[in-house]
Order: sequence, then structure tokens, then C-alpha cells
Amino acid sequence: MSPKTKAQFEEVRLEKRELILETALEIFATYGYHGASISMIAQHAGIAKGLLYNYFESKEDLLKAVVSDGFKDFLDIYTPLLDKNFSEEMLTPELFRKLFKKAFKVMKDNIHFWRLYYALALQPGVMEMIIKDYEGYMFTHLDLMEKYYKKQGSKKPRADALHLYILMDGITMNYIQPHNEFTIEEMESTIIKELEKPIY
Amino acid sequence: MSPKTKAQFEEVRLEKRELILETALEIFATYGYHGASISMIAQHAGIAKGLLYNYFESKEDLLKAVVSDGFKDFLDIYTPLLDKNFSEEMLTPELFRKLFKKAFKVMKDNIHFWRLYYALALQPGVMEMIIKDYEGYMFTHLDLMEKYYKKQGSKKPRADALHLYILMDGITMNYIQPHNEFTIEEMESTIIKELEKPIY
Amino acid sequence: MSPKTKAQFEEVRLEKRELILETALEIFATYGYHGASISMIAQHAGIAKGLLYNYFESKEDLLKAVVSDGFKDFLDIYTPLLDKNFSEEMLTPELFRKLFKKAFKVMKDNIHFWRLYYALALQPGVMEMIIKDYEGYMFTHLDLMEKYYKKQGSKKPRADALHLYILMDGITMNYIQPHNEFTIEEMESTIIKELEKPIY
Amino acid sequence: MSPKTKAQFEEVRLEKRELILETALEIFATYGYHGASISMIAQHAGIAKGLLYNYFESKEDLLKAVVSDGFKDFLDIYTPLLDKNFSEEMLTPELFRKLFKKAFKVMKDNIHFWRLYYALALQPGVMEMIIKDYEGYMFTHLDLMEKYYKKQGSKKPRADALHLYILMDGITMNYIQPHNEFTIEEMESTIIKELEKPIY
DNA sequence: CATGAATGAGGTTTCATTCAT
DNA sequence: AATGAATGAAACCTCATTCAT
Repeated sequence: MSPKTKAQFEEVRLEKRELILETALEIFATYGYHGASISMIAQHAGIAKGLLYNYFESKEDLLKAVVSDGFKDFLDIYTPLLDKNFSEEMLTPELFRKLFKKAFKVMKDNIHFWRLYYALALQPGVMEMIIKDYEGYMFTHLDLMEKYYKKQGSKKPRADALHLYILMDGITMNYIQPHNEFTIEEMESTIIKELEKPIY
Repeated sequence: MSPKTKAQFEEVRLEKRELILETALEIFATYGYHGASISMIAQHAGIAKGLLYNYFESKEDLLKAVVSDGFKDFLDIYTPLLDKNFSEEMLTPELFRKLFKKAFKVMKDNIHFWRLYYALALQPGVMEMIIKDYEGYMFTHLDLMEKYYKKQGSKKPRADALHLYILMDGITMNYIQPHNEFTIEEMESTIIKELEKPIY
Repeated sequence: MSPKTKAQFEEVRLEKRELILETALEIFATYGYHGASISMIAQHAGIAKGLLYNYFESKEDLLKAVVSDGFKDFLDIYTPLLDKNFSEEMLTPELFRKLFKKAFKVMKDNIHFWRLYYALALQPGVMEMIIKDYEGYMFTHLDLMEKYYKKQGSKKPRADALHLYILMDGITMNYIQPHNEFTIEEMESTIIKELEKPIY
Repeated sequence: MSPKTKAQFEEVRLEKRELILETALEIFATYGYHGASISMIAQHAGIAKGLLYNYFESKEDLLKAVVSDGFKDFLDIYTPLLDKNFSEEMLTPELFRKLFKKAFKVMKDNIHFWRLYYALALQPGVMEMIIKDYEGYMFTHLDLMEKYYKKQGSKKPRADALHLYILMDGITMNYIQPHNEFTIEEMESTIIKELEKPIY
């Protein structure tokens, strides 16, 4: 066998790291941070416990990486809107339909992550620091919607935005529940409808 | 000296039990079931660790009691509607306004409990059995709303009910967040508005 | 009601003490000293835990009392033989038949005690001190038998005595076993037979 | 550096397992199951408490392994007799002398085990289930002796077998006593003598 | 890079004993 | 004399982390 090149080593490392992250997400999401053990994660990933510490410094470090990783796709949705070239004129119904569709897709693609995220966010004593960093991003969406409704002629744009924001949260909560009773489609349609006509 | 009477013992027991339940709720809600330790709870309640086991068989038993206790007020809201004498004619906007007000009140009065409840509900690996017993009650509300909207002349009463249900969930989620940014009043008004006019 | 006299109080105390001793014996015999708890004993006796400490200083003290109490009947068998007036001429087959009959009766009447005694005797780390005091008495029997066999003309009186001694122990062991398969009668007859004819 | 090979790990595991089993047997035999603590066992074995649980699931599991292990040599004595090819003609005095010699050897080699076994067998509340599994083997010996005595022309083969069985038990009991006063040789000779001439 | 045996702090639970009434 | 709530030490057990190989 030929010796592996540096690049090949690097690739193997990245893949293993990815494997650990995915496994950890699943276990954390199912059992909670404290309810999950390093042994469970290592066993589930098919590696030795010791190896895990080769990739992550500690359990907490692993959680941080999991959360940071999970947030990436979500953050990507909003980066175009934070661009210098973005102007308020672009806040059309069409854009928002796209934004929501993307948000739903991210949620559907990573249900484990959102389950974990909400569970962590609910309990201030568990990794509060980790979560706080990300909460700010949630409000970006809200601010944008407020501007959008103002443009649409709403008399109470903040109330309208809040309404939509809450609705989105409710949908997320119901969708990520382990015993969820509703289809994502029936829930999605309700928000798209709201989007088009402000209440106020 | 004569020994304490049975009634005296009973009183002490009830008070202490209540103290432990309240403390446990707070700690569980803050740190999660696995993140909370019996030591923390006992210390916070100002009692010895061992005493806790005089009142509850195990940590899990304590959690069950906390959840059962916390659900009481919520269940009370719906008991009148499950009465034999309850007829569909009583499903007026007035009734629903009252129901929602009560539901909000219960939530406001016991924010720790709802935080704990949602955190548990999100993670199937943590005490799934305990939570399952209560999920059914959540849907009672939904069914009632569907009947209500039908009576109100909605073309899609289920969709309208679902919309309100999701909205309610979203409000709850936002209200119980440790870093909640919205006042309960602004969120309440949005649901009361929806209640009166079906979308479909 | 008339006030109780001192004697009546004393009687009540003795009865309660007896109740505790009997209950403790049963529980100790069934679960072992360390496997039995003060709570179990108190509950079984139908009294409060605290009361037990009114009669016995500690768990160990209770065990000592149980053992001392249980040995009484057994020791009574041998006291006549330790009397100054007792002479070796009295060591007749008739006497020994009586001795063995009494020993069997004591064993039958207090199977719990002998179970406990042997279990304690087997484990040097558990209450060794308590047991040692009584072991000496066991050998009294052996010495007597040796003299008896010498008188009967045995060539190896010690070997014959040992044989009987061991046989007696074997019977005891089998009789006190929780899952004992033999009747006491069939075992008794085997020793009575041996008694009459020395082997050597 | 390359990791340890599977074989290396396996070897370490087996040796350590053996060490723990031996230590546990000694401590259990000395203090009884409940009187012995995991700490004592670990300390005596020179390992950390936690490691013990790497080898045995629980204290009870450890006891089971100790008992199962201790019974092995004893069971081996009887396996040839349970073979299909074994016929009653082989039940000679010679065979029985060998059987008893082997039984005594097993006893002498593992005095701790037999002390533990009898202590457990005496107390129905302590691990009754564990012991029950092995009691059956004890009776194999009895059945064989009955057949043997029948062949030898005894009029009451069962009574003769029982006599020997009890004698054997008595010897065992005396030999395993911590303060045993007799030599195994003097006790052994008494049983060998009995073996040759039935009483009935 | 990879293994899993090993550690030890800290978790849950039990229980002998005390004490106010 | 009698109760059982209360304590705290010590039991069993788990698990994040380290380390020799």
C-alpha cells in the first residue's frame, strides 16, 4: 500500500469528525445533554471512547461544535439579507415566501438539531452560554418582517410581524415533537396564507 | 409527653411534600431532569438528602409527582367541557375567550412547570412514558376548537383550529423562554383577534 | 381506667421486649444481620423505629440479645451435667438418648435461631466476638461423649465421639436449611442407632 | 505507536477478572454478601471501585459469577457419572472412595467458597435464586449412594445413603468453620469407615 | 491514529440513629 | 412509652476523562 498523502489524512479526519458530530447530535437530541454519555456516543459511532477526545476536547466542547454546526444552514438563509447591497426594496412577498420555504426545509432536514436546540434553550442552567450566542439571529427574521409589513401598509407592522414569528415558532415546536400529529404541509399552508394579508 | 397526633404528622408531611415538589420543579426546570441532582434539590429545599426519600421513592418518582402536580390546574380548565351536560351549543366566542384567558393564566402562574414539560416532551429518551400520559389532553383543546369553528361557519374548521392551536403553542414557547423578549399581553391580543374571525 | 401499677408497667415492657426479640430473630435469620434493617424489624413488629431504641441500644446490641436469648434453651440442656454433684457414672445410654432428644427438640422449636447462629458462625467478619462466647459450649457435648464412649469400652473414644458430633452437626445443617428435603425423624433415627454401638 | 492487539486486551481482562473474582470470594466469605462492600473488594484487589463495574454489572452479578465459578470444580466430580456410558455396575467401593477423596479435595482447596455457599444457602432472603440453581447437584450424590448401597446388599439403602450424606455435610460444616477444632484427616477417616459397611 | 482499561469525583439511594413532641 | 420526621455517613453505581500501548 502506498503511504497516504497529507491531504488524504486530512480528509479521513474530517469524515470522522463529521461522523462524531452527527452521532452526538442524534444522541444529545434524544437523551439531552446530561442524559447522553460519551460512551453512548462513541459506541453508536462505532469508535473507541478515547478517539473522541482526539477530535473534541471535552463533552461540552462537543456540544458546542454540534450546535455551531447545526446552526450553519439556518444562518445561511439570512446572510444575503445582511449584505451591504441589500436594500429594503427587495422585501417582497416573493422573497418572504422563499425565506419561509428555506426555513422549513432547514427544519425538515435537521429535526434532531432543532429538537436539541429548543430543549437547551428552555433550560437556562444547561449550557446557557452556548445558546445565547445564537438567539440574536432569531430576531433578525423578526426585524425583517416588521419592515416588510410596514412596506405592505400594515398599521401595526410590529404586531403583524410578531404574529407571524409566533406562528412560525408554534409550527416548529409541533413539527419537532417526537409524537407530532400534524403534517408539515397543513402547518406550512397556514403561515403562507398569513404572510400575504396583514391582520392590522 | 405524649407523641404527636396523627393529624400533626399528616400536616407536617403535606407541607414538606409541597416544599420538596416546588423546589424540585424549579431545579428540574432550570437544569433538566438529568442535569438536576438530588443534592441540589435537597440543598435548595434546606433539607437532608435522605429525607427526600422519605417522601418520594426515587428521582423518577419525584419527577412524576412534579409533572402530575403541575398538570392539575391545566386539566381543571377542561373538566367542565368533558361533563355530560355540556352541549355543543355552549361553544361560543365568549366561552373560548374565557378558556384562553384561563390557559394563559395557568401558564403565567407556573412558568417553571411548562418549561420543564416542553423540555421533557422534546426528548423521547427522557421519561417518555411520563409525558405520554398527558399529551392526549392537549388535543382536547384542538377538537373543541374544530367544533367551534364549524359552528361559526368556517369552510375549513380543522385548518382554522390548527392555526389557533399552533399560535397558542408558539405563544407558550416564547413566553416560557428564559430570555423571552415579548410581553404576554402583545402575544395574547394576537390570538384573541384570530379567535373571532376564521381565516377560511 | 385505673392507673397501672409498677409491676404492670414492667410486664408490658417485658412483653414488648420479647416481641422485638422474636421479630428481630426472624428477620435476622431470613436476611442476615447486614441484610436486615431496623426499619424492617420495627415494621414487622408493628412498632415505631424509635421505640426499638428504647429497648436496645443499637442494632448490634439487639443481635447480641437475640443470640443470648436463643442460646438459653440449649444451655439449659447441659447445666445439670456441669453440676458439682454430677458424676461420670451417670453417663448412661439412657442419659444420652435424652440429651439428644432434648437437643433435637430445642432445634425444632427454634429453627430460625439456629439458622442465624450457623450463618453468623460461618463468617468471621460478622460479629465474631458475639459468636465466640458460645462456641465453647458446643464442645462440652463432645467431651461428655468421649467420656461416655470410654465407659462403653470403645478403643478410640474420641473418634467415636467425633463421629457422633459430626453427625449431629450434619443433621442440624440439613434440618435448618430453608429447602430441607429430609424429615427430622429419618435423620434422628440414624444418630440414635449410632449412639448405641461404637464403631471402634 | 500501534494500539494494543485484541489478544493483549483479552489477556488483561481475563487476569483482572480472575483477580476480582478471587478477592470478592474472600471478602464475601468473610463478611457475607451484605456485610461486604464494593469498596472493600476494590481496595483489597488494589483497583478503583469503578473498574469493578467494567467487569461485572452489579454487586449481585459479581456474586453470581463467584458462586458459578466456585461450583465448577465440584460439578466436575460428578460429570463422569452423568455420562451416557456410565452403568450402575461401576458403583464400586473403589469409585466411592475416589469420589469422596475428590470432594474433600475440592473442599480443602476452596474453603472460602464453601463458607460463602453455606452462609447463602442458610438465608432464604439473601440471593435465594442464585443458590437454588445449584442445590440440585447436591442430591445427585445422594441418589448415587442409594444405588450403591442397594448393590452392596443394604436392606435400607436410602437410610444408609442419607447417613453418609449427613455425615459428609457435618464434616463440611466443621471443616469450614473459622474456628474449626478438628483436622480434616480425623474426620475423613470416619466417613471412609462408614462407606464400607452399611448399617442396615 | 486508535484502543479500551483504569481512575475518581460525584450521582442516587439506604439506613442506623437521634430527637421534638 | 411511643411516634415518625430528620440527619448524615456510607452504600452502590455512572461517567467524563486519562493513559499505556
